[in-house]
Order: sequence, then structure tokens, then C-alpha cells
Amino acid sequence: MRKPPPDPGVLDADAIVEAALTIADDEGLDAVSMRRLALELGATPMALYYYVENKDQLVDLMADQSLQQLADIDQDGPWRAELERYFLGIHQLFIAHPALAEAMTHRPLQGPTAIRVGEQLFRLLDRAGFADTDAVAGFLVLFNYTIGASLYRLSRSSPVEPRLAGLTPDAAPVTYRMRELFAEGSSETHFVTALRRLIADWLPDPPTTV
Amino acid sequence: MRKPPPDPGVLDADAIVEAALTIADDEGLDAVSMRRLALELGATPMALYYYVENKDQLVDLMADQSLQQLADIDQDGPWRAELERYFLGIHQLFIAHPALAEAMTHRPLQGPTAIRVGEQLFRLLDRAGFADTDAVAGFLVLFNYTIGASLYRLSRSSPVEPRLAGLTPDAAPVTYRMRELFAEGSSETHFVTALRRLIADWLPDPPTTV
DNA sequence: ACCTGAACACCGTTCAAGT
DNA sequence: ACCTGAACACCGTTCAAGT
Repeated sequence: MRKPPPDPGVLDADAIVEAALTIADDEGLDAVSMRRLALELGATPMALYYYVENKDQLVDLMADQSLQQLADIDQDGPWRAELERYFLGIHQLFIAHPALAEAMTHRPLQGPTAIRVGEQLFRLLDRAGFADTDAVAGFLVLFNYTIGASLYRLSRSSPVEPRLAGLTPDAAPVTYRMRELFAEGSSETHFVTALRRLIADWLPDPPTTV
Repeated sequence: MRKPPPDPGVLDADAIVEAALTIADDEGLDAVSMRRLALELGATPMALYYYVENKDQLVDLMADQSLQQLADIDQDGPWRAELERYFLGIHQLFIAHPALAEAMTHRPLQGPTAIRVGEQLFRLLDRAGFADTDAVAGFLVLFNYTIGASLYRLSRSSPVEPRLAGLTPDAAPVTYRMRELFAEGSSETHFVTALRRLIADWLPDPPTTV
């Protein structure tokens, strides 16, 4: 009667990807190996290859699955607020799943979910009255800033102590003087503030069509 | 008499890092292994550990070494043009050395060269008359955008064919309609255009001190 | 101070074979 | 259709030992 989700013997692509994401969230992407995954799922390493082509494809599937957590855009909501929610959602997703960031540097985010989620945004901008060129230019600035800001925040919250010579008052006096401002700059409120300003600058109210 | 740079028998930290960077540029960061490196340098894998703590530290050193290629800022040059050159230089460095991008997602860029190069920028902004808060806020937007734009461009130029379902006219009609704009958006000229506009918005001429 | 050899505990993946 | 076993060619790193 009982059937817990990680039921041994039940094996399919979704279960594999889900287990891989759990390991990645807990111990980092490096801890995800076909052998470790098989152990966790009560199967043989080779059993996984029946459902997944290879490890690269597994990572692609992991990234795509992660993106499903993004809340859908409300096409009838106020577009400016929806935009803000959207990019904040991406930022939070990257912070929650650092493996997503790592995966992104290897391979483009072009899975079905990435496409679906992107389409929602461009539909919103389209309906709001933006010209295609403005919509894409605005998106690129917002998206690239969001990715960069997420990586920056991740790197500052990384649990590793600096291995190389750090920030000293005499080697870099000006930077040292500003050191607390950098800490503030990696906060979520700073991100939202800058995001809002970027939206206002790059996607100002379009001429109302008709 | 002859003494080619990768001379077998000559081994030190710099030579190891340099060899590692060559492999990374040619075949990607994944191809860099202690064993492969040792083979290339005519040494035993364990010999490397005399100069380098472990592989993580090697990657840190690689990132730091890469940053040395950034041209120094001219403190007496026009600050706006210097700013532009600086961030374009970072962008180009990431494109030329994708391993740098990959390394950045693992560990913060806090080596001595990163600090040195950062200090140059903040000194420039300081001398130009910017308040610390404005300098940091401006830097963060420009830097994060630059990192994001570099990753975006790298992901679009990656030599792998998409493994997952791609962009089809019926699944994502609006995105599909815009597809050529995305290609343009990943060009260097687009980057520079957006960078200029961001500089103008976030670091406008400061009140001249005295 | 600098380097080696052998060993441990891992990887991803192929291939032929089993049910 | 789904899974296993054995094998291949790799990893990073420790440890004791050599010069």
C-alpha cells in the first residue's frame, strides 16, 4: 500500500533527475556521479544509461527541471510588477540551486522549460506594447545583470575561506575602505533596487497601441 | 644552449599554471588533470603537489594568472573611456578563456591580481570624484552585467548542438519571431553599446570637487 | 628540498550478456 | 524492454620512501 517516492525498483528519467538534484543541492554538483546516483536509487550504474544518454544530458535535464520551479507569469497582471517578480524569481532560483549556475556555464539554457518560461516573458512584453528590438535589448540587460548578480552573491556567500592573498589596507586602500559597501551590494534588497532602476531605464512605458 | 619554455626537469608553480591554462584553452577545464599535467611537463603526478596544494588551489591560481592579461588602467586618462576599456577587456578575457568563467562559478575571484586590478578601477572612480556608494553601485551593475553578458555569449557560441527540444515556431511563436535579435544581442558591438549606456546612466559626470 | 612508486577510493562509459 | 557484470581507461590524493 505504501509507496514512498524514492521507491527502489521504480526507475525512470524523472526519478533519476530528481535524485540528482537532491544530491546537487545538498553536496554540490561534483557529488553527483552516475555511481553515487545508482547507489541512492538502489540500482546499477548502468541501469541509468537506459533512461539517460550520458552525464552531460543528465545535467541538462537537471537544469531544465530546476526552471520548472519558476512561477508562471500572469499575462493579465501589471507588466512592470510581473517583470520584477520574474527576474527576482530567477535570482532566487540561482541562489537556492547553485548547481544551476554551474550547469549554465557549461551549456546553454535551451531546454523545453527554458523556452516555455522565456516565451511567457516575451509574450508579456509584446502585449505591453514593446517593439521586438526594445523587448530583446531590455531582456538582455535584465537577464545578464540577473545572472551576474546571482553569481556574485553566490561567490560571496561561498563557505570557502579565501585561499589566496586577500584584501589588505595597504595593498588596496580604496577597495578596503569600501569593503562594507560590497557586502551590502550582494544583498537581495540591493538587487531589487538595481533591478527596478534597470527596468525603468530600459523598458519605460511604451506608447499605448491604438 | 637551447632552452624551450616547457623544458622537462624545470618545474615550478608558474610553469604548472601556465601549462594548465594552455590545456584549458585548448580542450576545456575538464581536460586539466594532475596526471595529464604531469605528463605534459615530463614529471610525476605527485611532483606537482610539491608546488600546489591541490587541484582547487591550482584552479584559483589559473584564474588569477588569467587576470594578469588585463591591461592596466591609465589613471591620467579620461575616466569614461578607461571604464569602457576596462569592462570590454574583462568581457574579451572571458570569451578568450572560458575556463575563467567556469572557475568563477566555483570560487570567488579574490586572488592578488583580482584585488590589484579592482583597486585600479576604484582608484580611478575615486579620483574622478565619485562618492564611494555611487562608485560601488555603478561598479556592481557594470561588473555583473559584464559577467552575465560574457556567459550568455559563451553559451551561444558553444560548439554543442542543443540536446533538448529547441525553439520551434509553434511552441514559442513570439520568441521564434525574435530569434535573429538574440543572435545580434550576443555580439560584441551590442555589448559595447549597452555598456556605454549603463555607464552613462549609473556613473554620470560627478560634481567636480573644488 | 625535491621527487618517486605503490596504493586507495573513486570516476564515466562500452560491450556482451541475461531475463 | 529493462537491467546486470565485468572490464577499460581514467580521476585526486595519501603515505612512506628515496636522493
